[in-house]
Amino acid sequence: MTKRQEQALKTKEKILKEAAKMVAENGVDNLNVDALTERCEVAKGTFYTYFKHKEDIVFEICRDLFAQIEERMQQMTGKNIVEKLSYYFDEFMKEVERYGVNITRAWIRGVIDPKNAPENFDSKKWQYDVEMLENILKNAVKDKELKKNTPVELLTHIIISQLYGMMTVWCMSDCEFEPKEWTKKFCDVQLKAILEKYLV
Amino acid sequence: MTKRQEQALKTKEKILKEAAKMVAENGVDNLNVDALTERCEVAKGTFYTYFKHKEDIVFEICRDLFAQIEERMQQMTGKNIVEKLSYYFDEFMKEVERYGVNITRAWIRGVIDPKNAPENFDSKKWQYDVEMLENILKNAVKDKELKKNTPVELLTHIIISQLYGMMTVWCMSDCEFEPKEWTKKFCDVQLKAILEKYLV
Amino acid sequence: MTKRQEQALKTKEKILKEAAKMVAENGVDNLNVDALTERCEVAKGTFYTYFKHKEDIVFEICRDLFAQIEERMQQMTGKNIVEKLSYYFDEFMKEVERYGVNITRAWIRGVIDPKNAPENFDSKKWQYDVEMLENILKNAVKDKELKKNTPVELLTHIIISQLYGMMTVWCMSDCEFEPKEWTKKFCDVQLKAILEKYLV
Amino acid sequence: MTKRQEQALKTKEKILKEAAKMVAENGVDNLNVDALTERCEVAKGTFYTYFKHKEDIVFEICRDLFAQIEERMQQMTGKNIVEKLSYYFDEFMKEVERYGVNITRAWIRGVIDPKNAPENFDSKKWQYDVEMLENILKNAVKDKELKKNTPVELLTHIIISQLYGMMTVWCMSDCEFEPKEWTKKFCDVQLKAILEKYLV
DNA sequence: GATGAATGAGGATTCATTCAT
DNA sequence: CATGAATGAATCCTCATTCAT
Repeated sequence: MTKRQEQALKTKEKILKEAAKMVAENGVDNLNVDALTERCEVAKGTFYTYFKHKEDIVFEICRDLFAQIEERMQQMTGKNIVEKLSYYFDEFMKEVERYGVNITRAWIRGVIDPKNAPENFDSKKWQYDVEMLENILKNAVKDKELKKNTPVELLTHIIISQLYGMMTVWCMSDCEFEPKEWTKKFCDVQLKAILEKYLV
Repeated sequence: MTKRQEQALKTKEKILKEAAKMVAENGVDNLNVDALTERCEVAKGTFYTYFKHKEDIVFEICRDLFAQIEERMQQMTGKNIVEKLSYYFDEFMKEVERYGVNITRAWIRGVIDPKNAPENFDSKKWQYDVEMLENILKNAVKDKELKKNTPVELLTHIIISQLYGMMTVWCMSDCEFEPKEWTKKFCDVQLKAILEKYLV
Repeated sequence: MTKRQEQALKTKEKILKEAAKMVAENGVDNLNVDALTERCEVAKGTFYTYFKHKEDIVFEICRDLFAQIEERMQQMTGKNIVEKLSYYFDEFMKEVERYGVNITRAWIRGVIDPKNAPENFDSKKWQYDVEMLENILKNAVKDKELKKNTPVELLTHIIISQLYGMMTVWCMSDCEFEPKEWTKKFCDVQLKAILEKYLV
Repeated sequence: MTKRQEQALKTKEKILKEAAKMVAENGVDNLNVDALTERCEVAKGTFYTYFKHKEDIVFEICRDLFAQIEERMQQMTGKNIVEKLSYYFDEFMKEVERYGVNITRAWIRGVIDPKNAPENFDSKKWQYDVEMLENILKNAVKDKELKKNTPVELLTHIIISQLYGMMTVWCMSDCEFEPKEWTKKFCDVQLKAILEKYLV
């Protein structure tokens, strides 16, 4: 990577980071290119060297956010499936909390409406999470932690809707409760109940 | 009611109905006063005779939707708590499905962000549902269906987040699954598991 | 017409007139909505109550210009065909000169590229003139001024291309010559030559 | 010529050729440096190594087009003036047709507005053609084909406006007629009529 | 000569909302 | 109550051009 390319990457990251900050502060509806570029101390046009549409940056912010979750999931070896899922929930909500309600709101809004997705966001966004979870469960079946007849798809959707339900309610309640605490309760009470009959 | 008042009521309902139709067709983002009033064959100003802010109408649409659920809940006497909640879920999702994804999307978006609420929408919107559920559970305690030590608030939130999770995921997946079918599975599997230990 | 409608019409005409003036002064490329509305002392948005796109106003300006020519043509009774056409040319160029090169440039530019036409400009613009000329010639045939076998379409196109050629060259030369003087020469020399063999 | 210079020439020609293609395909309005350089697989900056302003390339394209006409005119020896002019018209329109409407539109647009000319395009563009025609006529006078009192300038302008009129109408009609066929009719009917009285 | 990141002037357009009639 | 002309804040986005590497 040449120095110029490095500089360019830095610029993009600066914009991305500042945008995330702004969304976190005031919500997506108040993110505007003018203010953003001004805060980044770059020209307005610079934004468009990196993002084709304003929308795109919101997606990248959210994708960044959830990409980090994915990364952490790699380090889940040596845990059983319930622990893994609990860990998944926990990390998910930790990250969500770290980024704040406004970004979570943006994420939900984006994810709710597939038609809003920018062109380069090829797959349906929600499948992003679905696939990850599905893989965790599939591997558990392969590793003989879960019975062969486990309805993987069904469970995936049940769990996903719990996860998104918590996020949605968290936003609705304007952070009235502690996500992590809730997650724990959810996992303790429900996860077991759901998985119990499929455990080997 | 004078004739004038009658006419006025008719006008308001026409606007409300047409707005609901438009949101259902194209989503909230594409609802605008110009097109709405044109379709209603009234002047643009007329809209503002009935709604102080454009936002208000979206809320009324959604409120209408969920008001109907509340109505039906009155007829739940003679059922036990699990049946009641199952019935609640079922009716809820039926109504949701009837109105369509776009209105559900509007609802989630509205509900997610308390700051978007119009002034005259005094309470936090999400408490709307919370309260109803809480009442169902409280009554169950009062009626000695549930133990006295039942953590009503906790259960309410768990159930609510399930409900919203399903709605959210339904929107995310662009109606890829049948809400009512899912509801049934949720109720059968989870609701029982959650409530079991509190049943008298 | 109510007073409000009258006022509205006045506003539109004011915008139209001022726009024509601005185009005349600085050319189409320098017509911008901001400056226009400021000069009209109306809000920027007012422009868009009357014109859906900026382009549209240019067309209206040009259409207005040539509509006036059409009007005058009504008063050509009692002249023979050569006189009529000479009169047509003459009036055409007079009007063109009156409006100035810049508007003529706008007209040619607009007319040259059918794809640029705004939606509400239904027919191909150039047919506007073609039809008028065609009618003049057809009537001359009907009135037995011209022979029955006169190739009306052919002549129409020859004459039209002369007319537009003069306009084009006038713009090219940046008004180096007198349109009316040229018109006269064209008519005297060519028109007769062209029509001669078809005269009854 | 060093290898570097050779390479440079190749690059310039590639840009020029691709630009011509792009104008022909989508019109001048859709020619932009970004897309052009991308198609040429060179950096955006490279464009500016060869062209000071974007406009310049359009002029070069058009100049190229008409330069070829000039070349062919050299081979007109041994023809009389009417034949020469007919040949000129014919070749002109052939070339025009070969390049297509969009480039012709670009040419007219460019030529119509002298203020648009790039700085290094010193003379008024339309004089380009004027001079060539004028020379043909002057030579005819010198060669005693035309009378001494022939109003060369006048005739030049008449002929030029015919030529441009045909081009303009061709663009207006979106290629509805065959340029060459028309040219023939024009020449047969009008050219003779115009020149007749000046022939020796 | 070639590169491509950065620039920033420039302009169009939308639409909720008001208010005089 | 109904009207609809007028408002103007709010922003996005394009793209020719420069210049340090």
